[in-house]
Amino acid sequence: MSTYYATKAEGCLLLHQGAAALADVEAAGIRIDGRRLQANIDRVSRKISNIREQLKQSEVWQVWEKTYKHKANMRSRSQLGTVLFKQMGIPHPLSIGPNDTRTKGGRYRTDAHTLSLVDHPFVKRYLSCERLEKARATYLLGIQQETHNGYLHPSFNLHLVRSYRSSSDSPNFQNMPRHNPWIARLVRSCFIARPNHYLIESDFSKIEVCISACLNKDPELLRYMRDPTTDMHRDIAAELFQCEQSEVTKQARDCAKGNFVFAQFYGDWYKHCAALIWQNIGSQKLTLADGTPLKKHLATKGIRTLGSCQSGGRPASGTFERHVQRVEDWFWNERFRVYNERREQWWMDYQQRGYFDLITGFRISGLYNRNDVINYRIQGPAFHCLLWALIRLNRWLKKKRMKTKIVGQIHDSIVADVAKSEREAYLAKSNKIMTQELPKAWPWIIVPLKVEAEAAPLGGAWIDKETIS
DNA sequence: AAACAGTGCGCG
DNA sequence: AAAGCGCGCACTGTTT
Repeated sequence: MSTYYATKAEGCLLLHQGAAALADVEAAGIRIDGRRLQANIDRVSRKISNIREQLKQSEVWQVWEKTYKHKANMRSRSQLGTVLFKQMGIPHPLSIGPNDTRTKGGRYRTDAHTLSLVDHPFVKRYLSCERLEKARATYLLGIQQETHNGYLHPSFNLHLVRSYRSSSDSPNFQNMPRHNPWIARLVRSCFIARPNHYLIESDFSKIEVCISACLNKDPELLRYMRDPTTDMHRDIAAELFQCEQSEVTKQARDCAKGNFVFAQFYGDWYKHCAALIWQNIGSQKLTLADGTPLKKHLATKGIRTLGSCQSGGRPASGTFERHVQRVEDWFWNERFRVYNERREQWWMDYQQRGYFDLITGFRISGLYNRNDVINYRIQGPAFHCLLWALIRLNRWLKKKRMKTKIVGQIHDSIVADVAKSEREAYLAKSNKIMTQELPKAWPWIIVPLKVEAEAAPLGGAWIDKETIS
């Protein structure tokens, strides 16, 4: 029986030094363009009113008001579901197949993914309006509320997350819009550098996969992480779509990456993956490199339908579901066999002991399911790499009495407000700490680490950052 | 009025 | 046997 400990000395030290460094980050704050922020709030507010007016012309709104009278509220998803799928009798898009058309509370499911499958002009407009509402309320107004004297000081916490990652609040700096270009610009154009400074974001590339490979020591995963000419996602896409690697388009690769590789790594299973990918092939009209539609191509391989994807049911032959089941089997029992053995071992060990340890010096005890046990062991240490680097970088900036300040952190990236004259020194030092000093300090890191740095123009906004070659 | 549960959505 | 991990925040609708 080993001695009980909550956290090893290394873990303790990391959190103490991390908290101190993040306190500096919070105190520094990130500069906000207040006029731009107000202009964007006005702009998006006008846009929302316009769309609302249009929505109120629709027959859907007539039914809505008739149903709910003075309580009719366009922001209510629960009302929307009842109006569309009950009052108007529009078939719920998930009613085909085994999917849950209702949430656990018994309401109609009305999230964006579900509604995007409803072919009705009102619904399309409604969704675009809700996206704007989200941008306005959570982000623009949230930022405005927390901005003081032109600076925003988000909190960064090390004591709230079960996997020993960090979180951020007031406002949450770690979920500012990025994927939707229009919304991203609306919000990120308000974050600006100090005068004569650059906003620079340094990102650990593929850090979770790298850490995963270091911990499970799967030879194939290690090979992918060590050889930059290989591409795991492309290879898996070729299996999923039954084609040559050279026929995989970027879109098809990204589909495999998001809906299969990462999903599988996080503990998803083939029935769900098959449904996600099949829907993606259709909605994105995925093709082979020569333009052949993927569904047409798969048909030549004898795969013409998705299959029922019923949990408990055996997939029928000739279905995509059956095919993905085979790929899943190949993925875990051939390609990443060692990884698979290791995660089973992690799960068994936890069940016997009632706790599991992170390699960075933390013991996690309590009730966890299989996926938690596997994922936390990777998620936590991946963030600790970033935290370790942030501590060193901050220390260096202070010791050298530099004007540059770290102003934020997003799990695997550091955002800094870099003085013009310190740009080159900052880039060199951050790169050195992240890719050289860290693996030296933590010898269990046995794959090369890579940083991707992006910089915004001098005095410019976060949204305009561009990759530094 | 405040607290709570439920739902949905933004990010890694 | 179960069936994707981690957060924070806004809003609706109900309960206290």
